[in-house]
Amino acid sequence: MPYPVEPMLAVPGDLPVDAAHYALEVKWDGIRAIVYIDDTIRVTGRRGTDFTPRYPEISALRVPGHRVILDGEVVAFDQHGRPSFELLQRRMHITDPGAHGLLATVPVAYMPFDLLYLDGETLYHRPYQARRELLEGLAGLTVPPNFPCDPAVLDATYQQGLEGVVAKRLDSPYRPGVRTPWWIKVKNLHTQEVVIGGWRPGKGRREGGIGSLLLGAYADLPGGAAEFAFVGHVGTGFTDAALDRLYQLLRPLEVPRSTYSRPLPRDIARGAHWVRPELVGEVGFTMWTEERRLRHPTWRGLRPDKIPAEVRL
DNA sequence: TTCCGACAGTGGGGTCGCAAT
DNA sequence: ATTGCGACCCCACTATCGGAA
Repeated sequence: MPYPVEPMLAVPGDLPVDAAHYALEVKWDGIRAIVYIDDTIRVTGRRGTDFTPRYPEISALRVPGHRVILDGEVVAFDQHGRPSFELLQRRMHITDPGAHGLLATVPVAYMPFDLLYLDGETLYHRPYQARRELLEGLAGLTVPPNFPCDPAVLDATYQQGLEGVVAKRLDSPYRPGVRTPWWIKVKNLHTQEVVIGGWRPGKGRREGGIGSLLLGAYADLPGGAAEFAFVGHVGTGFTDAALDRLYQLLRPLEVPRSTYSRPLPRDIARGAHWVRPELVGEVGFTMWTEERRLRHPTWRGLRPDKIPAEVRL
C-alpha cells in the first residue's frame, strides 16, 4: 500500500463544454485528506503530514473485509448544514482534540470522493468512473454523490451557499501530487462594490508602494443611519501598472485619521495610510466570514460610475 | 520566434503555539 | 499578561523564465 499519497489537484476554470465526458462533484470547503485503511487507519494531509491523531472521527471508519486508500475532504458543518472552513480552523492545529473538548463542539465528517487502492491493487490507472463505481460499492462508507455535468447543478450549489463544484473527466486516471486539467474546480464567485478607505504599504517588489487596499461599505444601522464598515483588504488582482495608478489617485486623498465608523483591529491599523472614502471599486470574493470580511478577495477595478454613499452591503 | 505552463512572490481570512517584550 | 510572529490551513493572482511548439 503506497504511503503517503499526495492528492491530485484541480485547475481553476469554467464548466467544460464537452459535458458528456465529465461528472460534477460538490466542492467541499474543508481540508484535503488521504485515508489508509488496512489493519490500522492512518490519515495524511496534502503534503503527507500525519493527521491521524487530529481527526479521531476518521479513525472510526470501517470498510469490512477490504484494504483501501480513500481520497476525500475533512469537513465541519455549521448549524445550517453547510460546510464551514471557519469552524474547521478551530480543529486543524489541535493534535489532541479530545483533551480540548472539541470532539463534541466541533465534530468533523469525512467525505470520501475517490478510491486509490483496493485489496492489493493501486487504482491510479483506472478511469475515474471505474474508481467511483468501486468506491460506491464499498459497504460502510457514506459517499457523497456526483452529478451530470449540467449548469443547473452549479446553480444549485450557488443557491445553497456552497463553494462550487469540481468537474472530473470520466475517463481520466489519478495522478498523485499533480495539478491536471482533468479536474476543473468551478467556484461560485460573488462581487461587491467597495469604497477604498486606506491602504497598507507593500513589501519586496511592492516596497515603496501599495501592498493592499483597505475596503469599506456602508451598512444600515437600526434607526435608519448607516456606518462606514470595514470589510477587509485586498492585495491581489491588480497589475503593477494598476497599483501605480491607484497610488497616484490615493495620495491626494490622504488624511491623518481613519474614516471608518469603528476602530480597526490594531494589527491592521498599524502602518496603514488613510484616505477620504471617495474612490469606489469592485472586488470578487468567495464568501463573507463571521467577522463580515471578504474571503479570498480579488481586485476587479475602479468603478468611477459609482457614488461612495451608494456602496452598501 | 512565439507561446504556454510551472514556479516564485505578493497579497488575503483565520487559528493556534511560542518566544519576545 | 500582552504582543508579535511564523506555521498551518484555505486561497487568488501577476510576473518571470525556460522549454515546448
